[in-house]
Amino acid sequence: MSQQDNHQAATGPRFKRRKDQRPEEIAEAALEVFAERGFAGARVSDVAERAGVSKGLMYLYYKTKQDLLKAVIRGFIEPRVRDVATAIDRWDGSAADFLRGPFLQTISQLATSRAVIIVRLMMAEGPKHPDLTKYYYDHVITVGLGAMSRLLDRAVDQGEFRPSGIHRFPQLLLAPVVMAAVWQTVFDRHQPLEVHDFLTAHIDTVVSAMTRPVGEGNEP
Amino acid sequence: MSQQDNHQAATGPRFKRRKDQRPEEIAEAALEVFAERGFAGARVSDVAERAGVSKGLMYLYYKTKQDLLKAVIRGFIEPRVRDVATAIDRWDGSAADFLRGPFLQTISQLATSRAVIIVRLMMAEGPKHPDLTKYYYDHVITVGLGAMSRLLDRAVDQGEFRPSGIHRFPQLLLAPVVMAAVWQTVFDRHQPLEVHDFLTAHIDTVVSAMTRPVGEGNEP
Amino acid sequence: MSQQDNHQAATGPRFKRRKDQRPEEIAEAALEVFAERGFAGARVSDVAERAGVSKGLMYLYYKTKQDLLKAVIRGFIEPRVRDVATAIDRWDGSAADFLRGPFLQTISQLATSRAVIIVRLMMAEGPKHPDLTKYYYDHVITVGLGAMSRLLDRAVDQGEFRPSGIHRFPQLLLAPVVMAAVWQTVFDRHQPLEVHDFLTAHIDTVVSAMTRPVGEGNEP
Amino acid sequence: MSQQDNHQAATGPRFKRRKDQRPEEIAEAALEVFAERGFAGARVSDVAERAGVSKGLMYLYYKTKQDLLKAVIRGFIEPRVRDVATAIDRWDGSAADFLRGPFLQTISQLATSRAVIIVRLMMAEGPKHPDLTKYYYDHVITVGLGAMSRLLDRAVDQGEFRPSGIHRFPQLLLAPVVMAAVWQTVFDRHQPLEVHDFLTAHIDTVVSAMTRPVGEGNEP
DNA sequence: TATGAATGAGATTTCATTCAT
DNA sequence: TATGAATGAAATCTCATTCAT
Repeated sequence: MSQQDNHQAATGPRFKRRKDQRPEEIAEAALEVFAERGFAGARVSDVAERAGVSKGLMYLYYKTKQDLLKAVIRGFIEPRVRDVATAIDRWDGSAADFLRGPFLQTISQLATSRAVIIVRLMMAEGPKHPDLTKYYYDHVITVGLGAMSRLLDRAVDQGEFRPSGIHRFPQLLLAPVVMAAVWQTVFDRHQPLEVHDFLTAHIDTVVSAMTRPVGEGNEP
Repeated sequence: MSQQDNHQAATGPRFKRRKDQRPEEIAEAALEVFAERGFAGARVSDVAERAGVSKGLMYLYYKTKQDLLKAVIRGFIEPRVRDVATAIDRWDGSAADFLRGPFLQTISQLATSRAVIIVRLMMAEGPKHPDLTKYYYDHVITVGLGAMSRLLDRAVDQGEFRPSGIHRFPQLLLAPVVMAAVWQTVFDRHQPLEVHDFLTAHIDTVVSAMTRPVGEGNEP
Repeated sequence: MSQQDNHQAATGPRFKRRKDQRPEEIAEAALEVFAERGFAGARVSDVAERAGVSKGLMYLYYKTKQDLLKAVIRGFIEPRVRDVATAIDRWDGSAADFLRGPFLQTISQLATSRAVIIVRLMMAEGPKHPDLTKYYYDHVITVGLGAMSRLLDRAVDQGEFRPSGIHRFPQLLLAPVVMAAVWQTVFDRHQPLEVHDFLTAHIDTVVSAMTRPVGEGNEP
Repeated sequence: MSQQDNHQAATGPRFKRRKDQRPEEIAEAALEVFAERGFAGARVSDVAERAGVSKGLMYLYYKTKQDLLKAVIRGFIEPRVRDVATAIDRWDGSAADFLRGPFLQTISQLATSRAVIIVRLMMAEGPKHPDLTKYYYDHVITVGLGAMSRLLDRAVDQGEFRPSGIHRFPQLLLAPVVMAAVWQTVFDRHQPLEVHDFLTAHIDTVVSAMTRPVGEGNEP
C-alpha cells in the first residue's frame, strides 16, 4: 500500500511497458506500411516509426523483417476465414441465401479492407518463402475452399443447385475477390471499382448458373 | 557472316543476335529474372548476365532499373490484348462460341505463359509507379474490357444473352485469369491448378448464367 | 534457512548464493562466457544469464562491459602469481628442485586451467586498454618475473646454476606456458597438446642448460 | 598506335583500375588496421579508407569481413614458413650453426615484424573459425614443426645433439617467438622487450641443453 | 535491489548507377 | 559501342546501456 503500489494498481504501467500488446501494434503498423510501400520498399524504421517504437524494439519481437511479414500475413486473414467457415457450417438456410447474404457481406468487407494487401504481399514475396505460402495454403486456402465445397455439396444434395464446374473449382467463387484486390492495388487511382456492386454481380452470376431451372432433370 | 559475327555466335552465354535486337533481348531476360526473384530481388547484373551483355551496356538501353520494368510490362501483354480485341471485333458467330472457342483458348495460353509474371510485377511495383499503371490501364485494360463489352452488347442486341451484371463488370470475365495467375505464383508448388479445366468451368458458368433461357422474356 | 533462501536455492539457474558474492559469481560467469566467445563476441546478456541475474543488475556491479573484463583479468591470475612468488621466497632447497617440483606443478595447472583464457583476452583486448595492461604488468608480470629472478640469482650465488641469458630474460621460463595457452586456444581441436609432458620437457631443458657442469669454472 | 593505345601501353591504367593488385593492397591495409584495433574492433570502412578505396569495393574482393581475415592470416606467414622449411632442408652445416645463424635471424625478423599480429588475430578469432585454424595448422604449423624435427633428428643421427624433450616438442623452439609476439602486443608500451637479445638467449639455452657434452654417453 | 522493455548508435552488407578506359 | 571496377547511399540488424517500475 505504498505510494508506488497504489500508483501501479490505479493506473497501470504509465509509460511504455506494454509487452503484450506490442506485437499486435507492430504488426498493425507493418500492415499499413507494407500496404503503402510493399514489403521490399518498406523500411523497418518506417514500421517502427508508425508503431511509435524504436527500431531496436522491433527486433525484440520479430527476429527479422521476414518474421514481421509472416506475422502480418498470418494475423489478418486467418481469423476471418475461420469465421466464414464456421458460419457456413452452421448455416441451415438455402445456399443461395447464404451466398447472397453473409457470404457477399463478408467478401465485400474483405475486399475493401486493408486485408487485400495480403494478396499483394503474397504475390510479391510468396515465391521466396515457400514455408509462408505453405502455411497460408494449409490454414487459409484449405479451410476456406473446404467450407465452400461443403456448402455446394449440401446444396446439390438438397436439390437446390445442380452440379457444375464450380464444385470442382470452388476457387471460382473467390476469383472476383482476388481480382478486386488486384484492381484496387493497381488501378484504383485510375478507375475506382465499385466493389460491392461488382461482387453482387458475381454472386448473381454464379447463383444463376448453379441454380437448377424449374422442372429440369439432374444433369450437369 | 563476318568473322566477328561468327565469333559472337559461338561464345556469348545466351542472346547473340544483332545489336538492333538488344533491347528486346534484354527485356526478355529481365522478364525471366523478374519472374524468378521479383523486381526488387532481381539484380541488374543478373539481368545483364542472362542477356549476355555487360552491366554497363544495360544502361545504354534502359536508363534505370525502373525503365526496364516498364519495358517488360509494356512489351509482353499489350500485343496479345490487341489481338484479342481485334479477334472479338471480327467475330461474327455467337458470343458463346467465341467465349468457348478463341477466348478460352487465349486466356488459357495467357494464364499458363510467363505473362502471368506481369500480374506479380504490377502488384508488387505498381503502387509506386502511377505512370506505369496508368499506361497499363489505358493500353491494356481499357482495350481488353472495351472489346469484351462490345461482344456482350452485341450478344444482348441479338437476343443471345440477357443483360446481366457482367455487362457492367466485364472484369468478371477475366477474374479467374487473374486468380490463376495469383495461384500459380503463390500456391502452385503446394497444389497445382489445372488451369485449362478451371477456365473452362468458368466460361461454362458465365455462359450458362448469361444465356437467355428458352422462351423467357427480356428481364435482367 | 529462511523461506526465501530455500526458494532461491531451488530455482535460480546457476549461482544462488548470497548477494555479497554476486560480483564474484558474475566475474566467474563472465570468464566462462568470454572463454567461449571472446570478449567482443560475448553479450552482456549471456553473462547475465549464465550468472543467473538480470541484465540490469549487472550494471549495478560493473558499470560497463569493460569493467567486467577488468574484473575477470584481475581476479583470476593475480592470486596465483602471488602464491608462486611467496613459495619461491620461502623455498630453501635447490632451484632445480623447485623448478621440477612446485614450479612445474603450478604452471601445469595454470596452463590447463581456464586461466589460459586470460591470455586470449589480453591479446584481443589489451591494446585497447593500456590501463588494464599496465595493471597486469605491475601486479602480475613484475611480481612473477621478480620472484623468478630472485630464485635464479640465489642459485647462481650458491653455485648451483651458472649465469645465463635466462637471468636477463626470466620470461624464457614462462614462454612455454604462454605457448601452451595459445596452442590450446587455437589448435587444440586439431592437435591436442600434452601440456604436462610439454612443460616437463621445457623444465628439463632450462635446468640442463643452466646447471653448472661438474668441475667447471664460473663463466657465462 | 593511336594516342589512346600509346597512352595505355606507356603508362598503364592511369586512374584506379588495378584489379590485380587490389586484393593485396586491401589485405595489407587490413593487416595494419587489425593490428591497431583487433579484428572485431576494426571497421570495414577503416580498412577501406586505409587502402584508399571505397567501402563497396571491399566486398568485390572479399565477400565478408571474415574473408578478409582469412586472407590476412593466410597471406603473411605461410610464405615465410615455407622459406624456413626450405632453408632447413638445404642446410648442410651443423644444427647449432643453423639455429644460431639463419634460424635466429628469421625468428628475430618474424617476431619484430607486423606478422606478430597474426598471433593476436588467431587468439581472438580462431576459436570461432575452425576452418581457419585448421588451414593454419596444416599449412603453417605442420610445415614449420616438421622441418624443425628433421633438423633435430639429423643432428642426433650425426651425434651433434643428444635426444631430448625438444625432439618430442619442437614447439619449444618457437615458444619464445610466441611469447615475444604476445609481449609486444600487450606489454611493449609498459616495458619494451629486446627481442633479438631475448631470442639469442633462448637459442643459447636450447643449444646448450641439447649439445652432447664432450666425452659423455648417449643418455637422454 | 532487481527487472527487462526500450533505446539508438553504429556495424556490415547490398546494389543501382557511373565513368575511365 | 562496350566493359566492369568503383562508388556511396541506404537498409538490415546487433547490443551495450538506460530507466520506469
